[in-house]
Formats: sequence, structure tokens, C-alpha cells
Amino acid sequence: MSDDTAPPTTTTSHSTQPAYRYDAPLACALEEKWQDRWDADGLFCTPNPGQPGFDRFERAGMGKRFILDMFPYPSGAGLHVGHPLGYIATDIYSRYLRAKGYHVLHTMGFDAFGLPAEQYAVDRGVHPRVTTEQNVTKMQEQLRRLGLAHDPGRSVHTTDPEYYKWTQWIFLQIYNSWYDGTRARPIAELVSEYESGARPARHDEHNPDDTAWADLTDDQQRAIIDSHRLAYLAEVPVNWCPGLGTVLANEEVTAEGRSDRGNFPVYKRPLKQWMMRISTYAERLLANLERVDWPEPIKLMQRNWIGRSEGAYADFLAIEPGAGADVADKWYTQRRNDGWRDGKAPEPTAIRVYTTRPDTLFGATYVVLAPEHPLVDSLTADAWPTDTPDQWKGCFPGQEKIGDSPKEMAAAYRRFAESKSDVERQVEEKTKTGVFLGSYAINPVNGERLPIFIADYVLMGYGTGAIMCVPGHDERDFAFAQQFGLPILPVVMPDNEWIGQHTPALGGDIKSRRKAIAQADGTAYPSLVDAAYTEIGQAINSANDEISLNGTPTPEAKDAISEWLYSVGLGRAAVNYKLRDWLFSRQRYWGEPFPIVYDENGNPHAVDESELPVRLPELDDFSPAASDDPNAMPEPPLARANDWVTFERDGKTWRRETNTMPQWAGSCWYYLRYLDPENHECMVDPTVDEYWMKSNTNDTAWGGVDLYVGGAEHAVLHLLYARFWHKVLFDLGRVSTCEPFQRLFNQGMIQAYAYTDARGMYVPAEDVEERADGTFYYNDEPVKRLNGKMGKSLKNIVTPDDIFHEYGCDTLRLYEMYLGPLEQSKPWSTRDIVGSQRFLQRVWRNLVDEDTGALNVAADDEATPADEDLTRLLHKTIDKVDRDMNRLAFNTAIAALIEFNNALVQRDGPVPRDVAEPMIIMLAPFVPHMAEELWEKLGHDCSGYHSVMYAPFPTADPKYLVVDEVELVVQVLGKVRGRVMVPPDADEETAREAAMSDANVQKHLEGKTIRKVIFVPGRLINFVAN
RNA sequence: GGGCCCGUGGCGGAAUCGGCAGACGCAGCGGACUUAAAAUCCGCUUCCCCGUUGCGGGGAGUGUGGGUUCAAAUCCCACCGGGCCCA
Repeated sequence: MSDDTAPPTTTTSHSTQPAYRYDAPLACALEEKWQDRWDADGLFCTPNPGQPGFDRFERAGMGKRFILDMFPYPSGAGLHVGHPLGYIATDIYSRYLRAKGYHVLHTMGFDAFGLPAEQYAVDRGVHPRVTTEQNVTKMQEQLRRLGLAHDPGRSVHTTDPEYYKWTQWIFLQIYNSWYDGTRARPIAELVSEYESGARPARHDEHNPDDTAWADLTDDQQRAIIDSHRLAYLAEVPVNWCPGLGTVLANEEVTAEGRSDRGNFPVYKRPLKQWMMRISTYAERLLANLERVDWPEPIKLMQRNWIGRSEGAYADFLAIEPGAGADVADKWYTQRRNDGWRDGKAPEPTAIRVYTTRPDTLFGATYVVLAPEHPLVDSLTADAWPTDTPDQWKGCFPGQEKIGDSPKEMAAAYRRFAESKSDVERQVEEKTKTGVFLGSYAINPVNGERLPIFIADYVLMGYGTGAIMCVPGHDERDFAFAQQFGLPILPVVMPDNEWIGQHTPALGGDIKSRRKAIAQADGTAYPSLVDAAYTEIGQAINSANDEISLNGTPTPEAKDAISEWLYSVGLGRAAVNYKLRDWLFSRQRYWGEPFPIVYDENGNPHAVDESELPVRLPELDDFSPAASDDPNAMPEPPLARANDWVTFERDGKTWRRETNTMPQWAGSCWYYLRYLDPENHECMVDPTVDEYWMKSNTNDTAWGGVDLYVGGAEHAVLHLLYARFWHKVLFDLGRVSTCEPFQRLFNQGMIQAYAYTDARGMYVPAEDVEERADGTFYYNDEPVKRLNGKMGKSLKNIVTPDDIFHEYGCDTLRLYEMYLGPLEQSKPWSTRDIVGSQRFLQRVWRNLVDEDTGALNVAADDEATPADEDLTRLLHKTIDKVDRDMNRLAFNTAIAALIEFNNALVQRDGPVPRDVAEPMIIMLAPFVPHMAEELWEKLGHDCSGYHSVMYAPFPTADPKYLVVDEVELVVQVLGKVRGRVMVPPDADEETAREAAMSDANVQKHLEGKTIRKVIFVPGRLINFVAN
């Protein structure tokens, strides 16, 4: 292609149109020209420290910036115009930073493992690798056509064995680590601590007899070590989805107890699964949020997800059926002597509960275990005590008869609870369900005998799987107690307003009601109130022989009772987190295989690093074993790859792990591989990691990606998992920063208008016409306009390909940024794009003769010199654009450029070069192709680093920013009554005189006395007069 | 049910620190150019009222109702509507 853009050859209907008008054919022609040239020149390649060309970028001395987009998942449907919003924004910002002299890393890879790719492949009977590659190729083409300045050499695909080799390697790092209370360390250090005796093997639930390390069997030692690993196998109740043939993470299950993807039913099922001990990092994940520059709502969501709470553990002694009468006294005495069993599970007969309200312990009237709780079997009596009310014997849908035996009903209840998801179980239901086990537990603070129930509103995975129930002060406990006719005892005095609203049965004034509440016992209180009082207050009815909380405010009462519990060995203050360990296995084909093999005894072993990657085997039938049968057992597809699964070595038979990793695995660390994608020796070279990740401004471990742009839908999962992996890698010395993403920005969604007809059906949005009166019609039928997501079901998709063809990609880039603030959701409107195109046409026409294609810019000495006003406006624009770019306010930066260009339109004659050049450089981040073309027309050699992309961004000269006069707003009593021109630094006296000289101001001040004058220098003067 | 965010012309939005509400764009209206149209260029465009038809003046107005302040789109309280997250 020649350097001069050929006039568009396409004949359009407008035959009189000038040959060099900036229309779609011309824009497309020069966009393709420059995309090819940039590729050929390797313009977007970003050298690492030590690589050829690196020094060139360091010359400016501005340092580096790492600008990152969230990892895209290439779907079969291709992109619509909403998808590239964030990519365009990061591209504009990256190009701007380059022009400012920074060395910028900006690239794009693909997250291609996972359920959608697999299901797409299953639906069409094609291997997921084939469909994945097609999708990636298509997406790459669409992205290239946007002119994004991505370093092509740094692109990674999660499905590439050279990539997932390192995903597996990171898994091994995590598997071979343990958390010592403050940080992750190699597991070998734990082994040597045990061997040397530096760490006693006692106080471990896998060593109940407190045997010395050396005397433990190999299997016992292994069990203890494995129980400390950050990646571990555990039998856990999981969300089993037979319809998809896989287990799902809690996050992948909807509130209706169905799969997020596919909407199949999900069942609870205990299964041996790989887990990640993310819960040990809860405190650090929480605390370090203070140090990152993220949107506050996202931080809040992470805080809520981590769910830190302060409370206490307390042990309730369970009286097993047939236990002697003195068992409680003995237990008390022993606990007093032994003290709290720190770091060790309670005796098999003790129920440990966690509560955030230990101050209400005296109000506990029953205890509830999760149906899966390990003590349920031993605590289930053969027969109910004689006085057991009928409703205690089983209150749940599906029980056929009341009360044969606790054992029978408990088993039936467990089956019922299994059929519900965690989410369903937590949904507030009108009718509480549960079964009394026929046994009792001793309240540690007062020795009361409390009945033990199982109920599904208690979850095994949260806290300890058992709760003490204080129906007077917890809503769910209150509802349960009412349902089952259990006593309710007030132990916190409600405030007066609450008493006024919730004690309808009590007559009289507040004072007498308070008295009635204070005197009520567990049997009388339920009839006095209609709700639980869950706020704080002063404790009542809370005393034993040793401690009284009565009259103590809740916070102090919590501390006091926790201390007392600890002093008698029955409990202690504790911090708990909602964050649970991360279920890391999936029964799927299209994912990373685990680098784990099992020996003949079924013990897991790490694959040696030298044998990585463990390649995904080829399979003919890769579909999951989906089934409608809820009792079908999970069978991963990889189990069918017989040749791959089992192998012989050293005369022994080994079996490979047949689960695969979840989709989050590959996206947890891709940004690290961008740094050093070709490195075969390590995940990322430490020098390279330090260069790109460490903060320029200090030398601490703070830093991370300088800007991370993506949707808010990843607020918790991806961002939490990635932070967790990064912290483990940091602890192990593999990366230099403790947080991965320093600044996070959530772009809004591009929505689109959708239209429904009279029946409420969606009609194709592109065929809807708007009539003059603002109503909308489809096939002459009136339709209703709605605002929704862009998607197939709403029939309102607009693809970038269509827009390229109609306007070119520079117009699309500009329009998407001009639409509104980046962080806000805003509706796409194809009708409005023409405004962005007209702007570019005017820019072009200002600088290029539309008929000849000749430059209409003159050298400074030949042209009418830029007059004072134009120069001032230019520098004002530079200042505005520069500030807006830094805060990603592209919409207002563009508005400033439009205003500046409009000023040029009104000028006659050629544009002075010293005005044209800064304007083109400012436009270049937004419309790189047009800017490069104009740059070339101005006589610049645009090859390689001479590209306009590297032309230094103009700086605003302060001398043009100061003005001789400013308009001062004059107010009388806060209303604008005039405007006067004053010097910008005018003092109050000067301003006052000027203001008083205005006729209209005088009129409004007439006959009034000025009481006060408010003067804001350079802006406003306000006379307060009456 | 709880938490968070957002409500500004016909439409998308601007107002960056409490100080001129409506930048910029779309749509609309008028004019110039043209045989005509398109394109382009110029002008108008929150609503209401008064005098005039060059323009000047007044009032109301940023979801609703209160409050703080010399001054509120902006801060506080309550409510209504929309969105997101958690349940």
C-alpha cells in the first residue's frame, strides 16, 4: 500500500461528495493501512528489562505503567458493542501514558477453559479445543479491528499447555505450603519443625492421644501434615448438580437452589474434594483492602463476603442418653483444672458453638445442630423422653407420622435437609423445620438443661455447625421457638421505642411494660412480645454465683462473659469469618488437570515439577456424565481416559487425579504471565516481576497492576481468589508485591433499548422506527421502549462489525467514550453515533482539503499566526484534556476537544502548525488511525517509534492559562443579579465597587441595608441585605 | 428483609472543593448556500410570565417533602422510583 491514502474507490450514492471527505470508506481504508503498518513495525511490542529496545523507554525517566483488562472469555457468539468498552478505555489510557513518556505494558489474553466452552462444544459435538480456538480467533480479529495497542507477544491462552503448566506449578506451590499463623511457608519446614520437636505434635485433632511425633505411624504423620496444607482433600458437603454432571461452588448456585448455568437442580452431597485454605488468609485479605485504590462498593462487598465477626466460642456439655447424673459436675471441675482447650477439638461429648452475642448466653433455651453435625448420631436417643411435645418429634414436610423414635425421625430429617441447597436453607421460610434428638446439653453459664434439636437453618460449613439459641434476641431463633413452643427468656432490656411497638399484649405505660419484661420468665415472655429484640441494650436476668452481667451494656457484657468463660475453661473470645475454604475441584473435562497422583493406598502425591505440564488427555467422549437422577454419583470424564489415568512406575500402580481445576484457576494469575510469557524456567522472572509490579513511588511490597479495568460482577470471586493466590506466592517469595491490583476501576455496562409489542414480546430493535411525537412503531404497531442488557433474547444486539462498516473504528472508539462516564451504565444509541462522526469530519476538514486531499496546515511563518485567543483556548484545552485523561473522564476530555475544534471551524485560512500538532497528539489516544494519517500528512515519518503514539503529549503553558479578567457573579440575597468583569486577583474592595456599579444590582440593593458581604475571590460576591 | 449506588431539558450527559444549573452531543426549529435535495455553515432550543421583538427584566426549576447555610444538583433526615450486592 502506498503511503498516500488512495481516494475511496467505492462509489457512493452521493456522487457529488468530495473525494477526500472523512467518510466510512476513507476511515476504513486508512484504519486498515495503519493497523497493517503498526503490526509490521511491531509498534506495540513492549521490551522487558534487559531486552533490546528497553533503554529507549526508560530514557524519559517516567517509569512504567501496567494497564490491565479483565481476562475475556471468548464465547461463540462473538462480541457486541458493549464488550469492548473497557478495552477501548484502557487502550486510550495506555496510549496517553505512552505519549506522557511512560513505559506501558498493555496486552490481552484469553481465558478459554471452563463450562461455557465445554457446553458449547458438547452441544455441537465438536472438541472444545476446536471451538475454543475458533472463538479466540474470531475475538482476536474483532479486537484487532478496534486498533487496540496490545503487545501481541504477551498474549496467553489458559488452555495452552505452556500456560497451564504454570497453573499446575502454582497449585503445587500451594499444595506444598502451610500457614504458620502469619504467612505461608514451605511444608518441608513444618515437617522439620515436627521432627526436631520445635513444634509439638500434640493438640492436633489427628493425634487424639497426644503421641510424640517419632512414635506416630507414617500414615498418622501424613494425616497431620496433609491437614496443614493450603490445598487439601476433604470430605465436604458439596453442591452436586447431576444435570451438569459436576459439583458447583456456592457462588454458582442460585437462590432457588439451581445451577447458575443451565438452571438444573442442585443437591447437597458429601464428597471428597480439593479445597484451598483461603480462610486462613481472611484477616489479611480484609486488612489489606485498606491499602488498595479500589471503588468503595467493591471493597465493601469483599468485606461482607469475608464477613469478620467478633464473638466467642462456648462449649455445651451434651448429656448422652443414659449418662450418669454427676457427669456435668465432673466436666465442670475438669475444665476448671485443665483450662480452655486451645487449638484442640472439644471432648467428643461437648458441643462447641460460636456466637456473636455471648452476652446473651443466659437466655439460651435450646441448642441446634446442623443435620450433618458429627455428634448427631451419638446424641440421638432411642426413645423420646415421656414429656416430649408432639411437635418436637418432627416438624418438616414429608414426615409421614409423628414420632416413632428420635433415630428414625432424625434420619428422615437428614434426607429432607440434603435435598435443599445452602442458599435455600438460609432463605427465611414461614415454617421452621427440625427434630428434637431426645437428649440435652448443659448451658455452661448456669447449668440449665437445654433440649438439642437438629434443624436445617444451621449450616455445617459456617462457624462450628452448632448454635446456642437465644430466641429472645435472634429472629430466626424466635421463629423456631414459637413454632416448637420453646421458652423465650429476655436477657437484654429492649429500648423504649421497641417496647412501644412490639408488646401489644402489655397494657400501661412504658415504665410498667419494662417492669413486666424484667420480671417475665421463659414461659410468660413469649406471650408478651411479637418479635425478638436484636439490638444492644443492658443485660437482665444474666447472673450466676460468680458473675453478673445485669445492668451491663452489651459490648462490655460480651467482654465480661468471654473472660469468665475462659477463666473456667468453657469458652473464649474469638474472631470468626464467613469466608469458607474454596472448593477447587470440578468433575469436568475442559479444565486444568491436577498435578496429583494417588499411590496404591489412595494417598495423594504431588507430581514432580519436572513432569509438568500434566497434559489433558484426548478423549472422544468428553461430555460430563449428566443425569436426571439425583442419586447418580459424580464421575469425572477424565476417569474414562484409562491409558492416562493409571500408569506403572517403580513396580507400583499409580492413579491420576481425575477432577479438573475450576475456571477461576487460570484467571487467578494471568496478569503475572503477561509479564514474562516466554519464560520456560519460571513462572515470572523476579527482575521482570519487580519492574512491572512494584510501585514506582516506594520500595515496599506495595504495588501491583497500576490500573485494572473490568466489570463489577467479579467483585468478590475472581478478585478474592486472585488476591489469595498472589499472597501465597508473595509469602513464598515468588512475587514482589503483596497485592496484585493496586487500582481497580469498574466500567459500567452498555445497555440498549429494547422494544416490546402489545403481547409483551420483544421485537427486533433495529426495525423499530421512532415517530415525530416520540412514540415507537414496529410494522405500524406501537411498541414500548425499555432499557436492558444487550442480548439475543432482547433482540437488540449491535455488533462492532456493523459499526466499523458504517463509520469506521475510530468513530466507534470515540462514541463509546463520549457516551458518558466510564463507570456508569448507559444506553447505546446508534442514532447518536453520527455526532462523533461529524466531529471527526470537521477535524479532518479543518486540516485537509476535502477535494484534493492536500494538507490545509501552514508553517508558522506562512500562516496567520495563531492569535492570542486561539492560543489561550489551545492551552486551556490541553489543561482540561490532561486532567480528564488522568481520571479516566474521557467523555469530558472529548467535549473539550470538540469545543476547541469548533473554534477552528469558525476561523478562516490554514490552521497554524503549532495548533494542529498538539491537537492531533491529543486526539491520537482516541482516534489513533486518523491521528496517524494526519501526522503523516504533516510530514512526519510515522515508522516505528516516530508514530504519533510516541509524540510527546503537549503541556499547558501556565502563562496562557492566566487571564486578565474574570466574570464575577454578583448576587443579592443569594440570587444572581449581575455579572461584572474584574481582574482575577481582585480583592473584596475592588469587587464590591465593580459590583455596586451594575445597574441591576443597584436596583436590587435600593432601600436596603447591606448586612454582610460574602466574597469568593474570582468567582462570586453575595450581598446579604434587607 | 438488610447493605450499597443512582434519580438533572424530548434523549445521552456536564457542573472536579457547597458558589453562574443544563457544557458537549443527539433530536427538533429557523436561516444561509442550492433549480431542488443531501452535505456544510450560522442561529435558536428547561418551563412560565412581563415589556419589547435589537433585547431587557422577573418567577419557578436538578424524583417528592422537610432541614442546615449568605448560598444546595452537591451536605443531613424521611419518603417515592430504578439498579447492584447479600440474604
